[in-house]
Amino acid sequence: MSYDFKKIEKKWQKIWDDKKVFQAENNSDKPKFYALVEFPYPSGQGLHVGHPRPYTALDIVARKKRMQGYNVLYPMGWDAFGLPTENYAIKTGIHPREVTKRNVAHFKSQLKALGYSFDWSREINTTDPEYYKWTQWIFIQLYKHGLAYKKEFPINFCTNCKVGLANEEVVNGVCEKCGGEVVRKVKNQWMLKITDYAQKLLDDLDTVDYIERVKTSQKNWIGRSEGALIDFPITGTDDFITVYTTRPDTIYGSTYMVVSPEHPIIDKYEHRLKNMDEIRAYKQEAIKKSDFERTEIIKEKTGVKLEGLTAINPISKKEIPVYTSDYVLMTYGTGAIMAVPAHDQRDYEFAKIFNIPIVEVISGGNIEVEAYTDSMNGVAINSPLIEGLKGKDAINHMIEILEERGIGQRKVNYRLRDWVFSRQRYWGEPIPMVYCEHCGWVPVPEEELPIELPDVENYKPADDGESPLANMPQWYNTKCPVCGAEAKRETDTMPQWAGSSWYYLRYTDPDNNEVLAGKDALDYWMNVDWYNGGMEHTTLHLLYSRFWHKFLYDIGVVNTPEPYAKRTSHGMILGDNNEKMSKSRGNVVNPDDVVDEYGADTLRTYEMFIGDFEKAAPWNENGVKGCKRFLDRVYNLTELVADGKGYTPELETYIHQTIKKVTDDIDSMKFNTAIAALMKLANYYYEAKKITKDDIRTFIILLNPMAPHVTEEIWQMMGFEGMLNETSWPVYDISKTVNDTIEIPIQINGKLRAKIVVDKEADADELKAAVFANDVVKKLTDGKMIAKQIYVPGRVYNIVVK
RNA sequence: GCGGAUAUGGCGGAAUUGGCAGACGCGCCAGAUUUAGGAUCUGGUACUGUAAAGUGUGUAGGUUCAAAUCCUAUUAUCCGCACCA
Repeated sequence: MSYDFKKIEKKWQKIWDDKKVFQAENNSDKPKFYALVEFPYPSGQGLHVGHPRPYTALDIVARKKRMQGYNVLYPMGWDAFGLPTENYAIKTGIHPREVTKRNVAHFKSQLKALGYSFDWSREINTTDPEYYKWTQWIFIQLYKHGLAYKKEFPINFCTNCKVGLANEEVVNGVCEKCGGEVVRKVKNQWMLKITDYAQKLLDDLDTVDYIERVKTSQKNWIGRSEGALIDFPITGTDDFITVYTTRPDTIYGSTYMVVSPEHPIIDKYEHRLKNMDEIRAYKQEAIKKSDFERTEIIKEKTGVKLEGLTAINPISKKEIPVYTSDYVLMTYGTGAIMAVPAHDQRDYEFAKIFNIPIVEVISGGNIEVEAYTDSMNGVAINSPLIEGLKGKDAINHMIEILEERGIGQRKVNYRLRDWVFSRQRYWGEPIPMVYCEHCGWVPVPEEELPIELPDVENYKPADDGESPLANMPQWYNTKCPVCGAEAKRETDTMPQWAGSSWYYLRYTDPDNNEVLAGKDALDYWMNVDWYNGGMEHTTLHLLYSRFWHKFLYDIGVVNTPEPYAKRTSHGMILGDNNEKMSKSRGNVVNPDDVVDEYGADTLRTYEMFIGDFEKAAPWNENGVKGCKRFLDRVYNLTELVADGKGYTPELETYIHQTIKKVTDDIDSMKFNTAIAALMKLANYYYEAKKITKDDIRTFIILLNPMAPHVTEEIWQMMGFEGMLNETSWPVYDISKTVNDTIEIPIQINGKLRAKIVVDKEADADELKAAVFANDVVKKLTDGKMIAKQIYVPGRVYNIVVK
């Protein structure tokens, strides 16, 4: 018989709501537990079948923790600023605020239908002025501490969205959001100095419990490298070109230099350059290309020699030519390199094309064929000052020499660049700054926050790429907060990353009007104990929010140096054809349909049972049916309930094992095997054709975090006291997880040949006797020499015969 | 190119971390029930073989009493970064 999930699920959702059973207390004697999932962007499409996977996972954790006596905060909100809403507004003329309101209402009803134990009294929305007031406040603090600045910056500009993009938002040379062509354009942009925090962001990864691949991607993004700055004198001047290198030990092999096409040295020595036309043409060509195009053409190196300009290798004292080439980027290091063709593959290719001498200075490779780039094993040759030294010794020794002679210094570099924080868009937080002719950039006084978004006629950015706000003099004209003169507001808005960089703080105290969150609330709740989110956010969102948190820590707003104690990541749910779900592939599953046909408990259970939580897994309708069948079987267990205790010792062991298994598996995110263990136990009861009242009680508590509605219903049917979600999580007795007898497999020469059952207390002699009493063992060892016997207690008995 | 991950039945996936490979679910086969379909229940199901037995965790070697698990080489797929000096 199938249970009536439609009735049951609605019923319990209402009871939980009415009784506010999942509200977290800001004052409690219980230990706290803060579980967090990434809040969704409320898109017009509604909930995707991928959303419930992480939400259910941490809902399971949260529900179990509550039953284990924790005061649990499991909040939800809306990351609602963003382009799709704005684009929709452009298309339809409906105000983004209105669109957001509708989408949020839709999302919320969908989430409620899944029975999550969110504390809805703490719901937040990044587009709410009471919320973004504090986003703006943080920006002002950043500005006051010198971490926000405006700068002419060549940015990636999407020709379709007409908006500047962060490097991170350009994917494969096109706009991540719309796929439009991206070109480089110089604009005056607000920047955040995340690079000041590069080392801290790197170091403190050692203090947090993030899954390894997340840590790795954070490290790669920060991209620390150690090396040296070296000055190469320009022939016939007192001037020099400074390069950055990680391999100062190869300096004797530097037979030419390359500067980026944007390097200022070109304009500076324009008068000396004999082929300026050629250089200028090359430069034009390079600047026009986006970063992607420049880096995509890996096939052949191009470049132009700076005729009339040479440099002196400061160690070998040789005069060397200088080239410009787009394989050197202005945005990394100094925008100039000392090229060592023998030991860098890019330089090698370039040197081959331009017929530049290749001088081997590290032995061990074959430079006739390719550059030898191993920095650890080769020995320095043709390098009088460091001859014979190896690896780090050679590098350090050379840096010491450079420093002694005043021509270079040790230097750490990071790939991380400052965060382009401006967007020329409407649907974002206005940047709370005012420009005054006399005072320059001045932050809005804090008591005037929030600076609210005005209503505009048209959401479309101007063709010159300025924000729609730039068409609103009545909004941007204001008085300078310092001198009172006529002044203009900043019309750029913040990127979508802003609101999500601190939202987890607001949940601790969502209604506070005085501060972004009260000190007591922060002291009590921080850090987030467990944060789960998608792999796509493990570099940017995570890095940005750690940066903001560290800044807030430094100015005394929060009391912990890191926001998230633990970070995990879930795999994607793919279509049934094993491809990413998308409309164009026609493999999209709508969670509403699943809830409607099978119920929320089934959807939750299925998404947890689908496979390894961290890996992608394809949707399978039959798998959903299997989970529905399981829940029906659980419901129908009520018909097998018999009175009395009547545990067999075997069954008692089984139950304790299952409690242990489910408890441990939830903590380690192995939800699939936790459910498998419960399925197995249910099968066992069906085989026995009976279940005691105590057993069914334990069973439904264990299943409750995954399938909260049907278990709550069974609880009530069975007449157990109170509500299931308010009862205690079962505790296992470790001594009862072991059977009285154990089965030992016997291997002969490593092959399984027999199994024997012995008492768990049996000593070595008893065991040995039992092993050799076995017929198969007798047969196979009779008349043979026993060379060795290995007994792994409780595991295996292996006999080696000859 | 660099970095990371993965590879196990027809499918999704288990395997106490070196100790019985294939738990659990799907699918499939057979039986029961049903007017039939569906649903449900019971049993079976890695491969070869009637069987005895043998083979088997991408491929090839190795270490070990014992390898999906460790080592070496190699292939494929996916993801991230991508001329980072």
